[in-house]
Order: sequence, then structure tokens, then C-alpha cells
Amino acid sequence: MITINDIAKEAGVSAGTVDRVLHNRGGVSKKTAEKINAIIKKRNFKTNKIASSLALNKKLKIATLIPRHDEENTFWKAPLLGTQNAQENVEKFGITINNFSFDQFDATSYIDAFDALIASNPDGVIIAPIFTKETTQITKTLENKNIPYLFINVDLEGFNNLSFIGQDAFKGGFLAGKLMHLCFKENCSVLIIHTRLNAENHYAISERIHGFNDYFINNRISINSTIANIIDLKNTKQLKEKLNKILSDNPSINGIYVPSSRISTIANCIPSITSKKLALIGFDSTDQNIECLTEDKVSFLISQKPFDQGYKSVIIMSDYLIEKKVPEQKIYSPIEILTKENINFN
Amino acid sequence: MITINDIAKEAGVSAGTVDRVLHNRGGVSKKTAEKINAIIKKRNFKTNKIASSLALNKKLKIATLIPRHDEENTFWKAPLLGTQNAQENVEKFGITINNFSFDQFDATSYIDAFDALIASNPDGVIIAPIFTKETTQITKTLENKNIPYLFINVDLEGFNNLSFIGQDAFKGGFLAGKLMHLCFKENCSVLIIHTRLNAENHYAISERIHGFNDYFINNRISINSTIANIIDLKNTKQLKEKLNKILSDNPSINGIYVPSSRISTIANCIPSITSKKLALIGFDSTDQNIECLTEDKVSFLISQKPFDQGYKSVIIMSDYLIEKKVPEQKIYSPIEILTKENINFN
DNA sequence: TTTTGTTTCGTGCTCGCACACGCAAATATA
DNA sequence: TATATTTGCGTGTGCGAGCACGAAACAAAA
Repeated sequence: MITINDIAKEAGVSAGTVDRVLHNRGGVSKKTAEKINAIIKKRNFKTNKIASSLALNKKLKIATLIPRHDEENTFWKAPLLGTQNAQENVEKFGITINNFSFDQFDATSYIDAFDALIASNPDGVIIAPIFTKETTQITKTLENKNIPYLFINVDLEGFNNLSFIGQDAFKGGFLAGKLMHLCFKENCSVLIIHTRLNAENHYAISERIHGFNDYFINNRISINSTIANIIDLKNTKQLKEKLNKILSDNPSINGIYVPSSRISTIANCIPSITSKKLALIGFDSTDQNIECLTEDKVSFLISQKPFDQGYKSVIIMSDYLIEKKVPEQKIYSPIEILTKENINFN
Repeated sequence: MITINDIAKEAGVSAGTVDRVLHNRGGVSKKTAEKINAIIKKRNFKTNKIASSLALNKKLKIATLIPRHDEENTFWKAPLLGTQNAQENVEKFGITINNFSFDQFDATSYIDAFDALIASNPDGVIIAPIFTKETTQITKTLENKNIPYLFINVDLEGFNNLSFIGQDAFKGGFLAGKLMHLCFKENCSVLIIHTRLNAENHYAISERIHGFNDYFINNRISINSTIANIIDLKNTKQLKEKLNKILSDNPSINGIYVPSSRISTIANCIPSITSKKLALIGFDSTDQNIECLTEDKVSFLISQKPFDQGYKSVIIMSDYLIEKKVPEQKIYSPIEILTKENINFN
């Protein structure tokens, strides 16, 4: 491994000077600076992060602002685990992660969590920007304090976020269309179910629907689709009735497409005899969804590897904080097809 | 953060003594050792890995023994890249990776490569044990020299390998069966093509076929299958003729299943008009296979994330060498479904 | 020429730990 | 009691980089 001293020796200067050049801290003549830079490039020198973080001996803090998970909404468990897992890999560089969570259906809690977050004086922030308006406010504060932030999972446009880490929702929907088509060939008659409350998250949902429809349009396949809006997912009885009514009113329906992570809720409200003839396709590998997959209630899940999203976001932020490595603007997660036969290995 | 000096001060000894206790290097009286241990426990002291690895500054060498890749056989490119990529992440801990490659169809070259490998005095070895008999010999040498080794991609049983990193071939085949079934429902008539020369690799291939058939048996679906043995994949003309003959002799065939990584070779030998009516399912995301997927010649690929296999094997070996972290006996790669619509994100 | 002011750099200490060296006290041997 | 040997520990140096302090080198002003 090539060190700062090797560079210094080759340039005929001291390590201190090389260091000044590396951090362009000034006080170096143009000539020697150029000479040193040339050697650094030639030798492909990279500072040793270990030694660096030892010397700096500073504690960098990364804070995350993501929704809470509970028994009903489990999606956000995976990204959280991802960040925690990543912590093990970055703590050697003196980085600690603090998680601040909020209620994904309550914008006030988002702000409150952010206030707590900012009070902790983080050096970098990872946000799931569920609420557009409030995010504008939040990011303004961050920018004033010069704290870098990146978005995870929700791709809000028009912000100065370091990066976005998540899925291309349109392409996810497109793939869902392909899978649905595969299930029924030319006779697709699909029920599309809206399930979300918070309108802000609408973007991903509508892109998923858009992509789904586009698959059929692009491939000139005719499809029969019905759209249902279901707001209250907690009222199981009412949900069952509503679904039953739709399905008996439209006996031709053979597929159900749920462009959110809540397909299990729907699946569990359909009598098993009926579900046998239906293909259910949804998103995200939550525990409940996986259970439905295993029990053959759901045919396919499209996963966005939420664990990896959390993991990556921490790694990317660390790299940025430690070595100013600027990431890609958009880092797309793979669009993973999950089905009964491959679920155990994912 | 609590340091070795804090412990020393509290115990009324020097840092050197604490260090001796930490590495039970001896030369410390029982009494003081106990006292120090008590304080370490009480204060929950953990050595600072950063400082530790800086101080150790030791050079560990990991060697890999995997097949060469060329224009025709590209599968092994990805694991190689994976190991190289992992190197960037472990070199800060003083670890270097050396790759030794061999001809996957020539057992002698396997031995030769191993001889070169052992001459390089590695501290840990990653092997793709393509040849069973020779692997017995190789591992004996490694065990005599007390060099840990792990298997990648090929799951040979009965060895003292630290771990196996790769796919469950049976499950991969099972999933292939599901996908084939999905393409044709109850009217599957499949041509299964053997393509490998080296019999040793037979295990994975036969498991994939076994799993494929099992899907249909388990689900009580009737299937019509024809098996073709094709040895010489280089003779395109002959291959085309052979395939044409089989397909015209068996007009009912609507699916082709290639349980190796060579489906692109087959796909490119089938006239485009014919291929439109066929579903081709194969394994591994080699460049050629991906191209076939994009061009609609192949319907599905099942990938075992070979890049990740290479990457992980290095990380696991490093963790073992540096901190004696013993890995799981079997580390299965995800069984990934690749199709035209999600290939860009993988 | 001397003084003062600027650049431009070298030096040396620090971070927490590993490990070799060697000294002193404790114990054994003559 | 004198000497040899062992045991128990303290000390010092190095790992690679960050950074403060201040010393040369040079230029400009007195």
C-alpha cells in the first residue's frame, strides 16, 4: 500500500505538504502542488481511511428519518434493519447511526421526529420523504446547516438531495403487467386496488399503475381493468364485503393488482375458494406478503430489496462524509420477482 | 470511547499489561489478570478495530482458484469481478487477493494452477472445486499447511471447507419448472438440453433437471420431455442441424430448458421464426444470455448472482482471517428470476 | 542593510493499539 | 549471602494520516 510518505519522498517534500495538497488547505506553491498532484494520480494514491479516521478521532453521526413499522405496516422494518446492519460496517470509521421514526400517516409526527433529529446534531441525514410539503421545510433547515441528505425509497424531485436510493416504480409496474399477462395470456381481466391514505406517496403508486397499463399497451394486448379505491384497510368486515361485491359483479376478473405493499390485507379478505382462480400480484416482501406467497394466496411479489436500500444509503452517506465521494443522482434497486419457489433464498 | 489506557489506569498497571491480558499472551500474574478482566467487563471495553488494524499492519493473502473465462465461456467473469471488487473493501485491512485460474475442462490445469497458488503462500483459499478427485488431493495439502479454504459455486460434500457459497441447484431447477409451466399451463412439452463436457460439474446440472421435473411431479402436472445431449457447442452448423431435426421430429415441443449457462448458444441456433413460439429458459446472466433475453430469444434466466458469490467469498474469508468469525456452513445465493423487463436493474 | 511581512514548508505530537525490548522484583540455586 | 533464573511489567516505537506551530525562504518596505 502506498502512503502519504511515499508520495512525499517522491516529490521531495514532507508529508505535511502532501497532506495540505490532499485537503487543499492552501499554503502550497502552485508548482509543488501540481507536482504532488501528478504523483498522486500516477501512483493512484488513496488515503488510508483507517489511519485517517484514527487521526481524526471524530465521531460522525448519521441520522435516519423513516416511518415507524408496526404489526400492520411492516414495510419499513427492512430498511431500518438495513441501516442497522450497515452500522456494523462503518462503525470502524467512527460513524454512528441514529434512527428517528415517524407515523407515515401523520405529517406532524414527521416534523416532530425531524426536530429531534436536528437536535442530535447529525453530520448526514437519510430521509424517506413521505410528505412533500414538510420535506421542503425540512430540507431548508438542513441546507442552512450544511448537512447533506439523501432520499430513500420515495423519489421526490426538485430537491438538493445527494442521491435517491430506491426503485423505478414505473418499471416495477411494467414488470407486474408482464407477470399478470403470463398468468392469463390474452384474457386478462384485472382489478386494480388503491390502498393508500397518504396522498403524497401517490407518485410511486400511480407510476406502478401507469407502468402496468403500459405493458399491455406496448405489447398490444387487450386488458380489462377495474379500479377500486379502498381507504380503510383496518375494517376487515367491510373490506370483505366490498371485495366480494366487486368480484361477483365482475365475474370475469381473474387477476388482482395491488400497487402498494398491502396485498396481503386484500388476499386475506378473499375466500380461499375464490382465490384459487385468481392471480394476485403485489409489491414488497413484508412478512405478511411472504406468508401469502407461501400459502399460494399471492402469485407474485415484486420486491425492491428494502433492506439493501437501507444498507446502501448508510454506506453511500458514509463514503460521502468520509471521503467526499459523490454518489450517482439516482441509485435504482433491482426489481426482484418473488414467487413461492424462490422466496426462501431472498 | 474507553481505551486500553483507561483500563490500565483504573487497574493501576500499564497499557502493555492490559494488552497482554487482552491477547492472553501470558506473563501476567493471575491476580492482576483477573483484576484487569473484571474492569474490562465492567466498562464493556472493546478494542478499537481501527487502531488495531493500523497497528497490526499485517499482510494477509487470499488466493482464489477459479476457472478462466473466455469469449465462449463467460460465466466465471462475474465471480472474478466480485472478488476484485471486494478487494477494494478489504485492502485497508492489509489483505490482498491473488487469482489463479484454470481451464474448467482440464483437470491438469487445475492442479497446475493450485501448485502456483500454494507457492504464493496464501493465508486463505477460495476454490471452485470443479474436479472432485483433484480437489481431494488439493484440500489435503491445504489442511496439512493449516490453510483455511472455502468452496464457491460448486457444492462438493465431504470436505472440511469453511463454507460453501452458491446456489441450491435443485431449487433453481424447481423454479425453472414453475416458469416453464407458467408459459404453457397444462401443455408443456419440453426439450431438455445437456451441454456440459466436464462430468464433474454434473452435480449441479443433474440437480437442476431433477428439480425441474420435480416441480411437475409435485404439482401433478403432466409434462412431455425430451432429452438431448449436445457435446460440441462450437460446431454451430452441426448444432443447428441437430436442433432443427429434433424440433421438426417433435413438433409439439414448446419449451427448451438448458440447465447450464449456455442457453444463448442454443438460442442463437434456432431460426427466429421458430423461436417465437418457443419458451427458452436457462441459467446465469452472462452477457450473451442477457442479450438473448433482451432480444426476446430467451424468456427467463435464473441467476445465482455470481458477482456476489465472488464478493461474499472474499468478505467471509477476510472476516475469518482477521477476526476468526466462523461463517455458516452453507451460504445460499438468491435464486433470481431475470426477464426482459427487469434485466436492466440487475 | 536592516526590519517587517508573506509564502511555503518541515517538524512533531496525536489517535488507540500491538509488540519487542529490557528492567526490576521475586524466586530458585549454589 | 551471592549469583542465576524466572516472572511480571513498564517503556518505547511504529502504523498512516491530521493538524498546529513555527522555521526557513523570499519579497517588500524602511
